[in-house]
Amino acid sequence: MRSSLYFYPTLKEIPQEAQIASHRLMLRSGMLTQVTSGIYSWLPLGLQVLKKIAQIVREEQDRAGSLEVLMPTIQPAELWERSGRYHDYGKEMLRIKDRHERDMLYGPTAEEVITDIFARFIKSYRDLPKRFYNIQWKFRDEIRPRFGVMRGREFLMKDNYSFDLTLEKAKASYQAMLEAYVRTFARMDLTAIPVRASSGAIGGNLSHEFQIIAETGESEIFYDPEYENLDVNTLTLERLQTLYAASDELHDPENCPVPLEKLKTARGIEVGHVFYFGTKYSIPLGAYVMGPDGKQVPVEMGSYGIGISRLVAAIIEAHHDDRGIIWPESVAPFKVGLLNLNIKDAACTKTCDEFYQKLLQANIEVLYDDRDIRTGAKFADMDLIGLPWQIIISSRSITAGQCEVKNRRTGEKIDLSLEDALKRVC
RNA sequence: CGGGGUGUAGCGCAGCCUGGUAGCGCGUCUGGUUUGGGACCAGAAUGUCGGGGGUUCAAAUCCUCUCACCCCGACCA
Repeated sequence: MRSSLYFYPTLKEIPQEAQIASHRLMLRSGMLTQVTSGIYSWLPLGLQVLKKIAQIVREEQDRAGSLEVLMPTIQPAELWERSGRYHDYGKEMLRIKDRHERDMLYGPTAEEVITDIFARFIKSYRDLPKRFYNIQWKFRDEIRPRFGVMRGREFLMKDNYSFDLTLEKAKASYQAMLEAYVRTFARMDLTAIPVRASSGAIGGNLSHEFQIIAETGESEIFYDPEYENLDVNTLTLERLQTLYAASDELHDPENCPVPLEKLKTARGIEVGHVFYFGTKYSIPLGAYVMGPDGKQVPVEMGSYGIGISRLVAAIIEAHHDDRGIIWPESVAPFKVGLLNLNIKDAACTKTCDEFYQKLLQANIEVLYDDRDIRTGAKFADMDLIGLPWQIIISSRSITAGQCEVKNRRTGEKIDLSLEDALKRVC
């Protein structure tokens, strides 16, 4: 993509409304713009990242034996009356009426919809287990939206729902999701700590929150350093339950099994939540199957969320410096930024154009800054939007047949031939 | 929802106390000089001063109602 054709309205000055690094950087890099409190438009650069994150989540959900569906944003109140949550949910639920004065709502989650689907089609234990997920916009009318997409009202969430015949089998589903989550966050260069959680309003008795470590995290967590070396291949639910991790409200220094000198403390951002909640929805919504003994049994359920739009902000919180964002390669909007420093020099521009084509042919996602602006602005913009690699070509460098390759994370700059530069970023 | 604050050019702000019809920096446009880390000079365009009502000869400024946004708290992917 050529910068001259792209759209990323960067800001030199810090927008007044942004309090935390990720919010400031998302606005300054032109990733998104606020429409109204807690609701944002995603601009091309931000959308690119959002899609990359969603794709990683999708791949790991698929790997864990889940099936993608797409459920609606607007749901009928009637379904929620059946589960009892239409009454319980409170003002966080955005309630609306259609033209027939029928009560509708903008879904904050989808247990009711998926359980209803299950109940209508699946009748036998032989069809279990089933795990369905969907990546869809949700709406929770937060009392006070803040920190950009970190706590928006509208947000993109992956939610997965598991259906099993027994508690034991439900635990296997739960474990499969734990593993999927560990893989998912590792692919985004995040350290994620599954903290045992009280299951809150959704109900149930087995629940972990995935907190990712970032200095600017909203809550303090205490954890066993073993968590930093979690190996997905040996991770089991039992092992997880022997490791200590707690949020500050639940941390009890008196009864902490980890000795004080070993215990680690950090700030965490919650990006995922896994719950087992048994038959809370299957009974009221009629999700029963015929068991092997010929009796109807309500299915055992769990649900598993990942805040995808929040992850965009969380990754920035974990990966930035005073110049801007530092994207992990797996979620970067482009892998390489190509800087033409002498746009008016025909030879330099020719070299850049040709090298740009080579990068495209090599299937490398590249943002080619071919704009007629000052070099300082090009460097500043490129550092701000945080692409992992910068390839800098100037009149000076082409006379030596070289370019400069800069690693955004380390700041390391090396002069290489164009061929070597291409290899370097492949 | 309780408490606090802010709405003035695309962005960041001054002007308000003490009323006289709007200004600064950045950005944008034009010309010139510059050209490896957000340049310089000269010129230009851009405002229902959040909205309604009121006081006054006169309102960005005073009074009043209202809307939006931000911050602190309780709530949450």
